[in-house]
Amino acid sequence: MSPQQRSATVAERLREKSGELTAAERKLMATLFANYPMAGLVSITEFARVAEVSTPSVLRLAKKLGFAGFPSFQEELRTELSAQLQNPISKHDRWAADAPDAHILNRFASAALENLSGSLKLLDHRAFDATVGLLADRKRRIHVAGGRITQAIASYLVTHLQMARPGVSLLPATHSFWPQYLLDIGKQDVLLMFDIRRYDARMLEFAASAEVRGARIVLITDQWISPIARLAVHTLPLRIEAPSSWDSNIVPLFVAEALVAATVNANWRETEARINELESLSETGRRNK
Amino acid sequence: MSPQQRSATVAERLREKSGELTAAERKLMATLFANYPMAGLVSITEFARVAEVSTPSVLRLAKKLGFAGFPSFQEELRTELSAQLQNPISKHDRWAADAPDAHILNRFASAALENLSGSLKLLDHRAFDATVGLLADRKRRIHVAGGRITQAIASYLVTHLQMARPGVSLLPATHSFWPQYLLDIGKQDVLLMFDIRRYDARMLEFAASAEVRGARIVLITDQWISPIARLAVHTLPLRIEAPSSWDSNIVPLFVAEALVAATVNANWRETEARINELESLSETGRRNK
DNA sequence: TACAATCTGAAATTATCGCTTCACACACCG
DNA sequence: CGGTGTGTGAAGCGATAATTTCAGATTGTA
Repeated sequence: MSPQQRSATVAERLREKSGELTAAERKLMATLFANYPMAGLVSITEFARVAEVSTPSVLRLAKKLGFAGFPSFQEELRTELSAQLQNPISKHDRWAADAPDAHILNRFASAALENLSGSLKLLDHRAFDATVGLLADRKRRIHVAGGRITQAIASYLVTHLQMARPGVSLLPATHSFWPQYLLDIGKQDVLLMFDIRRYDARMLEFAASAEVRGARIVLITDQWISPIARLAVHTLPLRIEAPSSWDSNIVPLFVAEALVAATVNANWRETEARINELESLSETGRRNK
Repeated sequence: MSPQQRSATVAERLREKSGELTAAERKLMATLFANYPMAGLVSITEFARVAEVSTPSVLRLAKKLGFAGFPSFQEELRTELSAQLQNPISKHDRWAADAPDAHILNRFASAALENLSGSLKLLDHRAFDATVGLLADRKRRIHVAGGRITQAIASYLVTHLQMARPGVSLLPATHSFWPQYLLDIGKQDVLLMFDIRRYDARMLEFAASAEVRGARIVLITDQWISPIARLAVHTLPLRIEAPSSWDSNIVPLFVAEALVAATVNANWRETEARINELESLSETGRRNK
């Protein structure tokens, strides 16, 4: 297909102008993309109501995109949809529109999908639930550890868990601090470790020391399973393959987020109070929103 | 509710009644089926004109099919189309074995999929490619910045980009270091920023300062689009909703990984050498441990 | 802090749509 | 040939949608 400048889709025009959109216009863009293009195929009044802006704002957006008015804008949406309905929709609609199937975004998306569904089949949801039970237990302190690559995921988990409950800390990246950190690990504490391929020998050593001190170890690892599993009370094996030089940590992040959400749910009363308190503390220095 | 409670599609109702349709109504039916259902999603006037009948005939047909009026008829067409356009993805085949559908893991998986496919529709793959072009350009230094939550994702990206190329650094989390960090940002440098909702005012300030110094800003944000978009040469909007108290950063991580993989591909020769060198250095380090 | 520029939505205005009415057309009968 | 029933669209009447106007709100700037 030849690159026709004039027949740019509404979606393309929107993306092109996305930098110069006002707040109300961005709301409209978000609303439209949330259900593209059906959301724009209602009356201007309805569209404005759904996006929670005024009708003039809709009109201004349509004009900014180069249309004579709202009807022209809608006509273009209808034409696009018509054209799209002619050819078999199937997967093109699903992934990045226009981009070739071989585009890295689509290849990565396929891999992520495979990893996610593969991991969910691989892991035992009872182990997950039991882990949540440990994380939600406020009598236990929580220590999170990650390797060179997974450190970022561990840090992300800690940031969120700290919002949900007290007594959460992250093992520093610097190995030389580990011995002194070990002193703070006591009986009944939980040590949640991320250890994926290229298993770090020092992580294993650390796990062994923590286990001796009575810590409960939970391991998040890959499908080949880190040797730390021998020491762990629960092991969550995941799939991490990616069309890249390195593994994908999307699923580990997924599990981290799910653990946080489940932990919050398990102990909503106390957590809610904590979150609200955090909110009010944050808003002290902030204005609106 | 309304008498037309049965869930028959407009097409089905039409075929059912096809025996008792008048001449004008058959013309309308033919017109609608010629481009179903788009032909019916225009104004009653236009629909009548295309079918070469009068507007009252359209109305009579709508009522004959059991609708209160033309708007109800059209609403039904829209609903059908919406349902048809829904991603076939939503019908995911049993995720975690045994676990109930309502289990947090499955709910999170659904949300992740929605976010992923939604983001890919929202994303402009040319903006992605252009960003890769910037990241792969070794004449430019790369600076990566993240907010309170996205800092971990930014850090993950930096860890990987540093393996792929020189001149990559992470903006420290501590705000007080930012002014001096700014000194290192020069013309042609790339500033890749993660800014998702609860947009950080200081991030915007920092972006503005960097832009003044001539940096090219690439923004990874959510579907509501951070105000930094005004300063950015490329903006990658993503969907981040999750069944949790906080947003999901799975898709931002996905994009980070895809950016790394694409950057590596874009410059394979040099990158390969660098990775090999890194490998040998790590081996040495391990033996000396 | 004041001023200018920009953004936003309430209200007023205009255009268009959806619907009703009704006269006419065309059958099929007695 | 009228009479009767059904189908059709022109014309017009609200009702709603689309657009314009304008004043207040917000934001950036000196």
